[in-house]
Amino acid sequence: MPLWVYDRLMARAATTSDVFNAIAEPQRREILVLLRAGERPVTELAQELGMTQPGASKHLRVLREVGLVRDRKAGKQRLYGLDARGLRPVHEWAGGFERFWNESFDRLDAYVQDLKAGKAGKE
Amino acid sequence: MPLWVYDRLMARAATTSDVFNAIAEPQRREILVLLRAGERPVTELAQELGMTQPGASKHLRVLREVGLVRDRKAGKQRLYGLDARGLRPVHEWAGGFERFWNESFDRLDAYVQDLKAGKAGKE
DNA sequence: TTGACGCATGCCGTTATGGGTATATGATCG
DNA sequence: CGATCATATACCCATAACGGCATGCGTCAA
Repeated sequence: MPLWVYDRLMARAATTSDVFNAIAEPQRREILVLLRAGERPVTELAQELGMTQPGASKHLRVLREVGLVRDRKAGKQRLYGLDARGLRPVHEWAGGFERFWNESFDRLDAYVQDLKAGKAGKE
Repeated sequence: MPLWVYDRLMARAATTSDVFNAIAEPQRREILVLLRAGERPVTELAQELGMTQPGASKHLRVLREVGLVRDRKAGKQRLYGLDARGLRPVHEWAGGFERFWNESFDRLDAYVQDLKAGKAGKE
């Protein structure tokens, strides 16, 4: 749909195009958490999250389009289930920074040395 | 700044208020990756990412406001360095789904059983 | 078939976002 | 001080994002 045929202006990449963008929304993250407990129909999710049914549907659509959830028709309702495989890249990407938040750098740069020397490791 | 005192309309939480939102932007993720190699001045980052200096500055601002980078004055320039601690929650959040993408559920719901039975584990 | 239910979509309104260009601010140097 | 480099900001523009409401559509029950 968004063909990125802009002249010079562009806003943001569509949230439906990237898992990182999809999970940028707190409520969508909430949905994913809820779905860890199992499938759920839309209305139930909407209730649990305190949002309207259309609201839930829209978020679910985004999650579906990036592949984080799957839907299955179950009679009158539609059950949404988790497909967390798409979260693995996120986990790995963030994991790539692990040594940095542990502050055990194998390569200290001036910035860090500054911290240790000046502030005695504090903060 | 955003006090969320809307009447009935609201868009999305400001990107500067949430790490998940801050890293939703591909170029900002790129910046973080680059900074793993050490501090860098703005212009250098801009070059490496193929964006304008103001562009880089804006992204750095966002990253700074969510605490993912620190800046340090170095004479004429301003060196930006990584502070990856804020990425830990992201890593942990995504990690909370690990057993799901491994598909070794301790609690199979109808959805999953459906998959295994119907599609013989395929897909 | 007619309702009622469950969900998706469409439309509207407001804000956030991201990029560009021009410009203000800061610091350094001659 | 004046010129210059390094950044940050201020606008402006176009568009994506979110929420609310109304509505369309498929399904199931009476």
